[in-house]
Amino acid sequence: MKSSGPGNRARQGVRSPLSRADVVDAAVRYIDEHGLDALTMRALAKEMGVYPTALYWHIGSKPQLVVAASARVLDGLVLPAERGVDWDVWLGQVARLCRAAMHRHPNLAPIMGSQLVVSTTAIPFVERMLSVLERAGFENDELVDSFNAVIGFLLGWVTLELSAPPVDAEAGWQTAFAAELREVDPNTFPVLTRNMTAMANNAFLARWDTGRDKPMDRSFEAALDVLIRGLRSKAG
Amino acid sequence: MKSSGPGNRARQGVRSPLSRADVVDAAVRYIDEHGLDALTMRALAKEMGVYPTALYWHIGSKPQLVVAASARVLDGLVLPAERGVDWDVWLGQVARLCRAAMHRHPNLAPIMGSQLVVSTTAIPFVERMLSVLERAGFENDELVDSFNAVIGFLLGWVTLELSAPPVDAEAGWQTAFAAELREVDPNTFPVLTRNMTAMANNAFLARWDTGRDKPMDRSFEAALDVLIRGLRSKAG
DNA sequence: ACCTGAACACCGTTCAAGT
DNA sequence: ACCTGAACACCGTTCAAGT
Repeated sequence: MKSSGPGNRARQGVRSPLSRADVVDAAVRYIDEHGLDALTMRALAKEMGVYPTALYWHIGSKPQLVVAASARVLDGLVLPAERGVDWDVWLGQVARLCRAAMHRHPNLAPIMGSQLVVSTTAIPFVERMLSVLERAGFENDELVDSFNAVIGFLLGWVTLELSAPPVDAEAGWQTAFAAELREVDPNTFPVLTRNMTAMANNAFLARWDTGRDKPMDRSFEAALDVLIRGLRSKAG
Repeated sequence: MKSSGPGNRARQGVRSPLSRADVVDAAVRYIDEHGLDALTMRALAKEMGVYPTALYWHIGSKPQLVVAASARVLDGLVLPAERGVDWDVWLGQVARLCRAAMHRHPNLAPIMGSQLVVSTTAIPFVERMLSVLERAGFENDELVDSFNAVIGFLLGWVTLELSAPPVDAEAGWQTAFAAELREVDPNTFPVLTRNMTAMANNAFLARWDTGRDKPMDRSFEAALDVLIRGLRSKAG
């Protein structure tokens, strides 16, 4: 499954020219497999059987390659039909689809959550979402605000879920943190102490496993329910 | 205000030893001023009037330094008193405080949103938040879920708000993107077209200015309202 | 304990040159 | 148009040596 030496390209008789899409695709695969920090122009070039500097002709720079790769995550997302389905149901389905797509590329989530994406490929998605929110009863500024509430919640929450420890965290810090949590003073932190088994490794700021390894399914469904209830209350 | 040559330390007669906190503080200031990408062990060392390798004795590695710096953002946040104030009011106040703190360090927001923070300094914050949510009527798993809904919304939404374009984006891409938006087909994208003036540069996926330069105050208040309404509906 | 100074193994990117 | 190959100006980090 892995390429070596001159790379996959050399295997084919004709060495068809690289395209921009080829490079971005390869970058997505490389990041999925080795992580964002491991992505190097030189490493990616080797993987593609090409000189590092050849990539620049297609993608301009490494930051531009990374945002192009992150834009791929929500690309090709096929949204469910709207006809005959209530707006809140549709919203829930789309939210789960987006989250699933992000979970498929967890190493790209930090980019999606922190880089201002500027791609017109998202426009069909925006249109669908707007039309559904309009159907829910929002218009003008309130339409914009509810749109931002949905997108901000969706991308933001899942980005946080998928956040990972720093690359070089020393071995065993998880057990150390777990121990620190367990020894918290019950007098100064009574509520936390009382709910420690429910909280430990299940709540933001009190967990040590990533959402990659330990998906927060139940909490996501609950947060989604909060969002939809809030929208319903505001629209009604 | 800026140091040069041997740095600030040399000015004092005694060259008191560096502390870990000194390095982290300097890193926060450096990132605030020059951006996350500009942070370099070598540059920071020069700023502090010290050899690059001296920093390693205190902070271990650059990733560890960066997460330590990001943890500083919500440190020293003084939460309002709970006594005599309704849970939803308190939640709103805290949310605005957190957002304000993140806006004070926008270059650190991407780290807060995407790095799994593992610091016990957040525990007092967790306790306060839990006790307020308990007062709102949540317990056990539902307490954990509502906590995650709040934190995920708060950190996630603001991280997305503060997201910035890639460092090397070519000049004038904003106007290009604005033009692309304006020329969208009204037949295939009727809702977007109808709401274009309200959406353009105001909605996620359809803006070109960062929340740094163009804070999304109104949308944040609306999203916060959605969150609180949703929690109220679920708790009641 | 804390810092210097040299050294290692990398980076991203530019640019002239090839085809 | 697309890629090679060399070269430049950096990086983070290790480690022996100093005090």
